[in-house]
Amino acid sequence: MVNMSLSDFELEVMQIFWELKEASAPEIHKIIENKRAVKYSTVKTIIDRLEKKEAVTRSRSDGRIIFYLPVMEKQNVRAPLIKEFINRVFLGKSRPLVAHIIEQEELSIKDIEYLESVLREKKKELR
Amino acid sequence: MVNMSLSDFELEVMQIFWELKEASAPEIHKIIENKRAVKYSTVKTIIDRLEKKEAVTRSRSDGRIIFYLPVMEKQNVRAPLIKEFINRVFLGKSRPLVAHIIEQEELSIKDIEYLESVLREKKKELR
DNA sequence: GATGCTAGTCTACAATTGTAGAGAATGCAA
DNA sequence: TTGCATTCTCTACAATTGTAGACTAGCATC
Repeated sequence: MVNMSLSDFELEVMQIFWELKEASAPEIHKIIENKRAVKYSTVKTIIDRLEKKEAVTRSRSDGRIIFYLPVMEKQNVRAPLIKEFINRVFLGKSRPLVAHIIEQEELSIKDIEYLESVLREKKKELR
Repeated sequence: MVNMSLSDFELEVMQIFWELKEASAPEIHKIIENKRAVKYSTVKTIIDRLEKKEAVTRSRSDGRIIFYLPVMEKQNVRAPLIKEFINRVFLGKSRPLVAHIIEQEELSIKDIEYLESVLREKKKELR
């Protein structure tokens, strides 16, 4: 069950788990409700599915409240998503994606200088 | 119907249309079949859905064969997909995505030098 | 102890998506 | 011209996903 893909909503909830480390369904619900209307049971269903997929696990209880911990790691989830995205949207070519982001997305001078240094490192590595 | 999202398969077919400009269902089917087993009717269903979404339009017929042209443009489809992806997977921050790609994905020296120049341009623009 | 709120469990359901079959129609080979 | 293969049209269906209700069960408070 480790190599399971996550839906949009499941990923959204995982992002919160990665941030908080340990969390309960009511906590997650309150956080998401700040952004948009969603019922508790909807959020709990998503957490149940994450549990079935072994993306999170129950860590402890406090009264009735169940706490969960993320099991799937951010990097292990992100990496294949990036790969798929590049394949799907850019036919496997990462260069035009990177170029698009640099040109179109919000980047500060600091971001740019950081990315320049990443490129320099990569170039070094390639020889 | 212009602001319609495309499924994975629909996007895969659009990529072929963007490449070929004009194409028929049998042509598209043959191309995809080279990669994996898929029935003609499956491909035709996807093209029908693209037509309903006004992503492609009928351009002409040759006997029974209908030819289509892409209507949605590559850039107009890609841009929101990138935005969504960054939001969904990187909480809206593009810098870690770009860094990941540079570090983990295949890039040639030429790619790197090109991206360095894109960064230089962006930097100029920012002052 | 009774009561009400809160959290958990279970079930459901419609939209989207990938998949394809049945049957109709049409053009080409023999 | 007649049948065969190809293409089109229409319908269907299961899996996934977002969504949530119904019901149950603890806990805190009176």
